[in-house]
Amino acid sequence: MAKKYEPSKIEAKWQKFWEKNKTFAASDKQRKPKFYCLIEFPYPSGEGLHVGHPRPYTALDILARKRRMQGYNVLYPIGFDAFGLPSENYAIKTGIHPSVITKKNIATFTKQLKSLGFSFDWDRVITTTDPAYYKWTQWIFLQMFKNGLAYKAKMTINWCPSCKIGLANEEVIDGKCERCGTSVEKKEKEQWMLKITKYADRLINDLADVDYSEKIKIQQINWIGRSEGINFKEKVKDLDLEFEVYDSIPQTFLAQTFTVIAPEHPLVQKLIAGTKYETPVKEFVARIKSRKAANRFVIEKELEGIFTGRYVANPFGTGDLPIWVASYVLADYGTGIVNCSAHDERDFAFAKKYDLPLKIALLPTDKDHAEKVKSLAEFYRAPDGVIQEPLEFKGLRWDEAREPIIKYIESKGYGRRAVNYKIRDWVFSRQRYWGEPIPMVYCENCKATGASATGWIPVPENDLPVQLPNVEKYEPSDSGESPLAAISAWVNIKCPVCNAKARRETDTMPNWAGSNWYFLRYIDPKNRKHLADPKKLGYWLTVDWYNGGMEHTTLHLLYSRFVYKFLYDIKAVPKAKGPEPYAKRTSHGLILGAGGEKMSKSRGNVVNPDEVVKAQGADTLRLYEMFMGPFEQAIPWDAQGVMGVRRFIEKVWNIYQGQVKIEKKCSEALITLTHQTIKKVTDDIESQDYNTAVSALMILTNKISDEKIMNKFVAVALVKLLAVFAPHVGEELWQMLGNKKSILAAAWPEYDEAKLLNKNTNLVIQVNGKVRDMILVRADLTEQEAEKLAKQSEKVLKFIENKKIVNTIFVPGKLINLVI
RNA sequence: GCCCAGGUGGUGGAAUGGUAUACACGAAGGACUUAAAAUCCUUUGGCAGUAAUGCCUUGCGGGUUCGAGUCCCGCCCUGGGCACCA
Repeated sequence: MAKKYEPSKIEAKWQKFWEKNKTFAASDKQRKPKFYCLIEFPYPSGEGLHVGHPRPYTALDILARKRRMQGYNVLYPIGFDAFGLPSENYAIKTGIHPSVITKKNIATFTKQLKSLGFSFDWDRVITTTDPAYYKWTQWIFLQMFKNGLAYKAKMTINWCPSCKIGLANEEVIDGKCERCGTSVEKKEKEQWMLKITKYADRLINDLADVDYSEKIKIQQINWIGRSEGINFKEKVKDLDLEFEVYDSIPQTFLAQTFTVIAPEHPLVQKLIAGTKYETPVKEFVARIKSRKAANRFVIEKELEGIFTGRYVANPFGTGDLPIWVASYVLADYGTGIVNCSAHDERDFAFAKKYDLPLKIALLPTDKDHAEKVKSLAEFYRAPDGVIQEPLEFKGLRWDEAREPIIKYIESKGYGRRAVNYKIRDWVFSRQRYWGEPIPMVYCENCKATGASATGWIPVPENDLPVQLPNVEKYEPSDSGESPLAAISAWVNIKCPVCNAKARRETDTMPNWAGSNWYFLRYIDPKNRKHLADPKKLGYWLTVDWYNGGMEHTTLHLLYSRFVYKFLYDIKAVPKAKGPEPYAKRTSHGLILGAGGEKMSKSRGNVVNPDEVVKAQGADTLRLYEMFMGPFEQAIPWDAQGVMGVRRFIEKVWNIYQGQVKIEKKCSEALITLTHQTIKKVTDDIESQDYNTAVSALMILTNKISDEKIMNKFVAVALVKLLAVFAPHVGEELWQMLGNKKSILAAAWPEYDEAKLLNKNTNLVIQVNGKVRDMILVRADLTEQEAEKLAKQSEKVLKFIENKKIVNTIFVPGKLINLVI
C-alpha cells in the first residue's frame, strides 16, 4: 500500500534505532581495517547550529557511511571546543557562570546534531572545558615547558582594548581584532610563548608527505615564510660595536650605500649616547613608537628617518655607510638592521627623500632603459638584469649570479649564510577567565636561591588539573590582568619546590589550546593515566581524512601540526605513525545568505537549520547542502533549491511505493545507467564532487521513473547510494525492501566495468570539426563503417559535395570528423 | 605589490582536447480543480525563419589543433590569502 513520505516520522524512528543499536560506535578491537575521519568540532555558541555547520559534517558523514559499507571500522567522532569569549562575555552581562551556559549550549547543539542524522560515535564525546580533558591540555603545556619550548617573555603584543585581551598575529585582521573588529593596539606585556619557530623547517618540509590541497600547503608555506640569505658582519666606526645585517638578496651587495636600523632596536641608544644626535633621535624614536602603538602607521606614506651620526666601518672596501634610524625597518625580523641599496624599492625611495648616495650594481639589457637606471631616474630590479659588480661576475644574470656571489661573500669573510622566517613564536597567554589555567607557579625564593633561573615552577603533574576556581566577577581589568588575579585564595599558594610563598600564573591559554590535540583524545576519551592509551593510538592514528575551514589553515591546522610533532618527539604518540597527524586535509566553502553576502544576524539573512528540518526534513537539508554547488566553493542559500531536492526525495519515495514495478527483467539501458551511476557516485564521493554525485542519482531516478519497470539490482543500488546522503529515507526504503538490519551492514554496491558502455551510441558526424549530423549506431562500429555511414548522411552530403576529403578522424563510439 | 582560485543561460552550476549549457531552480503555456496549493505534461542560450534549417555563443585579443570552455601567450575583471619580511 502506498505510504506518504513523512520525514518527521521516519527520521525520529531511525535516529532512535541508531541510538539503541549503537550503529555508529567505533570498536577499538577489530580485525577490519580502520578509517578515522574528522571534522572540526564546533564552538557551542548561544545561537545554536548554523546551516554552515552541516555542510562539512554531511560531507564526511557520507564518506564515513560509505566506508562502513565498504567494510571499514570507522571512527567519526564529535566534541565541543567550549572555552571562548562569547560564553565569558555572556557571563559578564548576566553573571551566569560560563560552565552553566556551556552546558546548556552543548545540550542544544547535541539535539540539533542528532536531528540531522550524522553517524557520530556519541560515546566518545569530549568537551575541552571538562577538567578531565584540560588536565591533558595542561600536561602538554608542562611538557613543552620542560623541553624549553614554553617561555615567558616581555614583548610587544597586539592588544584589543575592547576584549581586553592579547592577540596572536594570526588573530589580527587588517589591524583589527578578529572577533570584535576593534582597532588593535600595541602593548608591552609579559607573555607565555611557545617556540613554534623551532619547528618552522619541519612544518614546511613534512608537507611533502601529506595529502593536503595545494592551496593549503602554499598558504602554510607562505605564512611560515622561510627566507634564505646572508648575515653580513658589520663594525661601527669609532665605537666598539658589532652587529649583523640580514639580506635575502645579497647579489647586489656592492650597491649598498647606507644602513638602516629599526626605531625600537636597543642598539639605537648605544649609537647616539652622548652625541649631539641623542636628543633628536630619541624624539624621533618616541614619535614613531607612539604612532605604531596606536596602529596608525601607513608604510607607503610614511617613509621617515633620521641620521644617527654613526657609520658602518667600510664593510666591503668601498667606503663607510651612514647609519640611519628608519621607520620602515622591522625590529623583530632578521637582526632589525638592514643594509640598503638602490635595488630595493623602499631603500631607493628613502634615499631619494633624504638625499642619500645610491649606486648601481644591476642593469637591464635594453640600452635606453639602462641609461635611465644609471641616472637613478628609476628603480630597477629584475631576474634578467645583468650584474655589474663585483667585476668577477659582471655579465651574469641576476638570478644566476646568486649562488656564485654568495660563495664569494663567504670566501671573503663578509658574512655567512642565514635563514629567517616570517612566523613568530606563538603568544600563548590570554588575560581571561574562561580558558585553561596555565599550570605554572612563580616563586621569588626559588629565583633567589637559584633553584629556578626565572622563578617559574611547573605545577607537579600529580596536581593536575589546575582547576578554574569560581569567580564573582568575570570582567578583565584595564591593567590587562585576568579576573583570576583577584582571587587571592587561589593565587597565593606554597611553592611546590621550596614551600615558600608563591603565586599562581593567572593567565589562561588561548582557545586554540584545547583543539590542538582533541583528535587524540577521541581515540581514548576516558583515559585517566595517559592522554590516550598508546596501543589505541597505534591502532587509530593517523587521521585518514580531516576536513575543515580554510580560515584555520594558518591557525588551528598549523598549531596542531606543531603540537603533534612535539608529542611525537617526546614519544607521547607512537613513533611508527610518523610526525604528521593528518594524512589528508580538505576544506569546505562557506554558505552565504540568499544575496551572496555572508550570513549574519545584523543582515537578517541567517537560515536556521531547525526550521529546514521541521519543514522539509533532515534528509532534504543534507542532500541540498551537497547539491547546491562545488564543495570547496562559497555558495548562496536558495530556498527554492531546497524544494527541488525535497521533490527529488519524494520522487524516489514514490518509486518504491509501487509506482515502479520491480520485475525480473528491465531494460538494458537502465542496467547500464545503473552501473554508470554506481561508478560516478563511488568516484565523486572520493573527489568530493558531491553535487555531481547527487545529480547522477537524479538522472537515474528520472530514468527509472520514465521506464516504470526496474529490477532488484537497480532497486537495491539506488537505495544504497542514496542512503549515505539521505540516511533516514535510505534506511526506511531498505527496510521496505525486506531487510532487518541497518543498511550500513550491507555492502557498498559494485559496478561491472564491462557493463558501463551502452550497446548503441550516438555517433557525431563532423565536417571540419563542426557537428553536421548524429546517428544511432552500434558502439563497436569500425572506422570504415562509420565513414561509409557518414558519407550517406544527407545533412553531411551538403557539405562534402564536390569537396575532397583529405583526412578522417575517428573516435570509436563517439565521433567521426571529415576534413575537407 | 606578491601568491592562490575563478569568470559558462534569467539563477546555482555540468562538461578524460571530441554533441557546450547535464542536473536543479526560476519563468511561460497546458492538464487536473469551483478556485488555489500540490502534482503531472510541454517549452525554455541568442539571432533569423511558419518550418526544415542556418548562423552566433563559455570575460577580451591572439596562437596551437582535424577539433579549444578545456592547452599556450598577452590583457581585463571578481573572490580569497599575504603584505614594511630588505
